[in-house]
Amino acid sequence: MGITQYDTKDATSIFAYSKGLLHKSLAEAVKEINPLIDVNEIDFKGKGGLGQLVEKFYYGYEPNSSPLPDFPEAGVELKTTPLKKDAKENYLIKERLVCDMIDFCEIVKYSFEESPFYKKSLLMLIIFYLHVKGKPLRDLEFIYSVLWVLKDKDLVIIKHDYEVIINKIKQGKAHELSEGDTMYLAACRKGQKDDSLREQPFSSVKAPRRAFSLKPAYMRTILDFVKNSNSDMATNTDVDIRCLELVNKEDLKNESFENILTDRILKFKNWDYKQIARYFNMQITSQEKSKYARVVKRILSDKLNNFEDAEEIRKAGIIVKTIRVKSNGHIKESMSFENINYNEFLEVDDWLNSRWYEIITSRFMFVVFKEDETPSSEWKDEKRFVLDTVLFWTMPEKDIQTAEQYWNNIKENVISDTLEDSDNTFWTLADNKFFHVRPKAQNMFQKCLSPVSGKSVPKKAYWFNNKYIETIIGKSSN
DNA sequence: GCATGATCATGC
DNA sequence: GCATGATCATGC
Repeated sequence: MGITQYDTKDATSIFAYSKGLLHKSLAEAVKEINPLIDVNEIDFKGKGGLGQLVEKFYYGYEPNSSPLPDFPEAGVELKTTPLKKDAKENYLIKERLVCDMIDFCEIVKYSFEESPFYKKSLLMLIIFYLHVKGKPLRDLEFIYSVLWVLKDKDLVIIKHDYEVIINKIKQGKAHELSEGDTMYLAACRKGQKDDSLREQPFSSVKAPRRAFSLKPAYMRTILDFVKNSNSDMATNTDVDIRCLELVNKEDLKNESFENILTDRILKFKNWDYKQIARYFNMQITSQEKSKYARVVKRILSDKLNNFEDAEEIRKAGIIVKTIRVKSNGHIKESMSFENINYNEFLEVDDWLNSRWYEIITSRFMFVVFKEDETPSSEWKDEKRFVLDTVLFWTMPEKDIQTAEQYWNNIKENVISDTLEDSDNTFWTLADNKFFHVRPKAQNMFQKCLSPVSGKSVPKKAYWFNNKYIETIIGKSSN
């Protein structure tokens, strides 16, 4: 049995009351409070999410859409958010956390601290539940709850993100907003593409509807926190996961995260990888394929063995890639990303919740090395590239439409079970459409399983075409 | 020359 | 044992 009452003025009490939901469905939890209730009543005739059902039937108040938090006296906003399970039964974040709709014309009038987003989202009671396709909301199981405060350094970064978004609207570019513009807080798309166009204040171009959201990567760190803490009292007011940071809070108040990292990299401008490795006493051989990535990650942090563990990289989901440009200006190799998880295509309900969408709307940090043909005895036959530029990038909205077609093509092949080399209609490099699908494994004997037939099929990955990367680099140097 | 399939060294 | 961040090695 959970606690049967709570104090609407006290965040801790509201949080403690949420524990009565865990490992039960809403129907079960409500039945405990009120055995007489007909659980079929726990439903909405029209639209409305699980969060509103919890508010109405478990906490016992009528949901509102006011700019104040759900529990105004305690300053607590109640959020429910879905999890999914992987093949090993681990809980994973299913989607970003949508916090507050953006009204382009109104939002430009508010500073960060005055904004409805800030007032609502500073202190959130986040309740995680397991999503099951087709199951009624009232029957879904609650897994974890956490009282999450946006504080300290996260708040510095989120405030900067907010200002990036507002400034883009002020420049009349609301229609060009992208989740990849920012680090933790993102302007995510909301609603269907065609019927959701909205006015913006400084341009006559109508823009797709967007909402402030916390990125899936950021949510993943909240989930990790909850999993690793005492589940009876998970709140981040006292503990934090800030042991492995790239940049400290004080520096971020004076300079943006991206500028700080760029400065760090450009100290090594015109250095080759051997020089950088020697400077840091790293053992790197020329046959190691990830040697450029390793020296770059070493420059960014001298404390971390595993760069991907860095706090800001995890929370923002930043993708760091190195690029080598030949002396003729061309890029020889295409760029690979992770292996395609074919199972996802049968489960995902919305392309906006797909892994590929998350990848392409990530913030990218490209570190470019250019070929230097100055003769050198140390290099002999090995081509020498020197560190040249740093570029933060995200995919422009017009290319995202192509990325969606690419994703749909992969989906069609998964559903029709044409994943063998001889059968598939995957995009190839020769199609010249920005992206292609290509093998990626330790060797050809490493296979994965078709989710449709269970057959062994080759492991493939998402790839950017080398020519597409040339257009990215080309635009930045103009 | 370059598209495509195949693979490498590392680290956890 | 496998993901990662890539490049290598064919063959047309």
